[in-house]
Amino acid sequence: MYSNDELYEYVLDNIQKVVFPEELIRLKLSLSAFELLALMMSEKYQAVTMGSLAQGLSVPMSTATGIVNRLVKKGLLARGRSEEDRRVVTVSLTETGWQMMGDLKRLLYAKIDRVRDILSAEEFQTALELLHKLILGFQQEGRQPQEKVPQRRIIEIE
Amino acid sequence: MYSNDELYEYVLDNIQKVVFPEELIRLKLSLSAFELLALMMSEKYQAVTMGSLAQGLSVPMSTATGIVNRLVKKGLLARGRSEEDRRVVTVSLTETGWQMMGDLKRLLYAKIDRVRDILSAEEFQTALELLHKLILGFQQEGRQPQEKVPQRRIIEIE
DNA sequence: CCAATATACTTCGACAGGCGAAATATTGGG
DNA sequence: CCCAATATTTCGCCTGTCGAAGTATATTGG
Repeated sequence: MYSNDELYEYVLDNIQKVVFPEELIRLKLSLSAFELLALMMSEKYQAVTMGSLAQGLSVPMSTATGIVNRLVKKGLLARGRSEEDRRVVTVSLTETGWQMMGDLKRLLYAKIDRVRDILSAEEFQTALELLHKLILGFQQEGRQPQEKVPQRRIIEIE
Repeated sequence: MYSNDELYEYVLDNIQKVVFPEELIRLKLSLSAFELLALMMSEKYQAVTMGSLAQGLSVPMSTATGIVNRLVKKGLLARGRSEEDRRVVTVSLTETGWQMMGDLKRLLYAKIDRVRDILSAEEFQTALELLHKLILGFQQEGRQPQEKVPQRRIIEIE
């Protein structure tokens, strides 16, 4: 049985070993976390509107515009107009965008396979079940105070 | 047994539920991730030199200076000079700094207690063991290519 | 013992990214 | 047709990061 203090120390000492590798993946592709998420959403939903993209990333539209601009400049995303409503802009992966997502997924899956190597099949299964239980638990908790909270809290400084 | 594709989908769909709350903690205290880590290091090692702080955060010294400047302005850290070597600057928590770290830890520990509530004692124990096994496994892996890599890779863009 | 070099840190200037407010374009209702 | 509503971009400000040059102190070789 471990105390919270011990857990805190443990995580503090080891967090870099877990988090830093992801950082490296991002840097190798020279993509920010937001850009990565935008690509992932674009892959999942084919044609995403700027609005849902902004909502998915929990950023204001002006920020989403910047993110997409950079990805367009990098040749990974393409803008298009909706036929039904010509105000809405949709973004979708370009050919190179699809390739990059393929590369990225290969990297991620290699990572997952590393986990499969380290843990036994039963341990892997157990880890997933615990993770799932945690996600469900936290999801439950988040329901209550979600009523009228806008997409992001504003905190004033000084 | 889940495929990597299924796992990818699952994480993509649920990542916000896990990551976002931490974001909120940071925003409530109006501290950046780096600032938070700097405070944590200062608490753990009492008097930290700018050099080791920069190394610990994996940022160049000029960035570390900025981080510490902000924390000093916020009244959480204080600068001092080493007696043995008057070039080195040490930072340490102020009284309010200690208080803030206390508050922060209370928040984190409440989070951990939430986890303890969601999982049974045995499940909690199992989760820790699996986490530990993973960290050890990845640590092993990281040994080989670490030889001459400087603290940060430089990637050129375009 | 002291000039040259090394070390620890800060300052400066450039640049990227995030965001609110204003601007632009399109829709839909009266 | 006109006007409010909606979707998005543009603009300007601000924060944060970082390399290079600058400052202060330590160390070392002659």
